[in-house]
Amino acid sequence: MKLLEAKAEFIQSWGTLGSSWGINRTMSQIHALLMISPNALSTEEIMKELNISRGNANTNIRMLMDWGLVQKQLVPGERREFFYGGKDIWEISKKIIEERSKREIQPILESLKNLKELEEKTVEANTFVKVVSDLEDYTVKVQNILQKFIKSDRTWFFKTLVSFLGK
Amino acid sequence: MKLLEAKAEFIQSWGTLGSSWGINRTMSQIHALLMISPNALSTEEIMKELNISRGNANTNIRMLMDWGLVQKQLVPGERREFFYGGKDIWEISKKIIEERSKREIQPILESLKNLKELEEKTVEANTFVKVVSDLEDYTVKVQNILQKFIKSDRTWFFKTLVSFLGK
DNA sequence: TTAAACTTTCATTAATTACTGAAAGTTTAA
DNA sequence: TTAAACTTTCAGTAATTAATGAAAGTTTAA
Repeated sequence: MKLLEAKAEFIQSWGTLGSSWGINRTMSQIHALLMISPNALSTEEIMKELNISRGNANTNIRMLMDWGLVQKQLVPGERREFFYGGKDIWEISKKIIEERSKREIQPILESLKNLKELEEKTVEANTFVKVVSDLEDYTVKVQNILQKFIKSDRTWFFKTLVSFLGK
Repeated sequence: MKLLEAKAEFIQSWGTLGSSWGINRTMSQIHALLMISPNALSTEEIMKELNISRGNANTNIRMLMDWGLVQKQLVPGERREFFYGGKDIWEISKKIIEERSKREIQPILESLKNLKELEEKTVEANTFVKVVSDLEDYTVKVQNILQKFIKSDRTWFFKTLVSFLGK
């Protein structure tokens, strides 16, 4: 297989995966491109490689930087900026989980908190409060686990967790 | 707070959460509605409650049944079908994880498998193969963990895992 | 300074995804 | 049978989300 094909296919798959998880396709594709590129790329190069407009490239590069998945590299004597992305998939997942849990779990907990003080005492109200409380408990537990994950170390995590789950 | 408000807010939040994770809003909302409803509901009732069309209701109810998150209930002497959803959040997450990993992890592994046999031996090719291989290893590990999770039992999982991670 | 090299913004347009509702299909009971 | 009660489909439309590209903004070096 030729590198060029393989790269294209990889970028394509990564983009699809991203968009089925609520991350826009271009953002995932730029990320994929930077992961597999041995050196940092300029906006121009990214645009050319993925066939996208300047605006699109710029917006999504900035988003990736927001998420901490991509960094600027300033090359001495070069006017334009270069971008590179980490290649360590463990670090990448930790970042993604960190960002998403920050952006999505906290607000949900916030919104669940208030839903339990109901005036009614009907069966329907009870069912409702039960579901909401369970969900809240569960969410807190998941959040704790994710926090631990974010702070954990790769080798330890896999070695220990896998053997642990194997029991 | 009034039950009616609380219900609306819950359905709304659940819908938003779903759509930020690539699950369509109506599907999540129907699911939310059924979770908090003490009895099974007919299509008609779902339509009225969420203000959606017959077609939309029908399609999304079927999707939820596909995912195993909602079941039909046949009431003797009743012509129409009633639907209800499990209220156990642990079971719900297991189902969701099961469906999504089946639909999304397998295809990714499939696609990664072939990308590593490159003709080129350049630096760029090496970087590429390294990233793809790491990603493949990682994905397999994650898949294994998820499989275990799907098969595990709630009490065991939380009690043991949480205390384990606490170390 | 200023003009070239670059980055960012944003109104417009395009692409994608979800929803509607009427019509076709199916089931049941009389 | 058949007709009423219900479910499913699907072409058309609406809503949402993403992408374009020209214009405005910024930085740098001469």
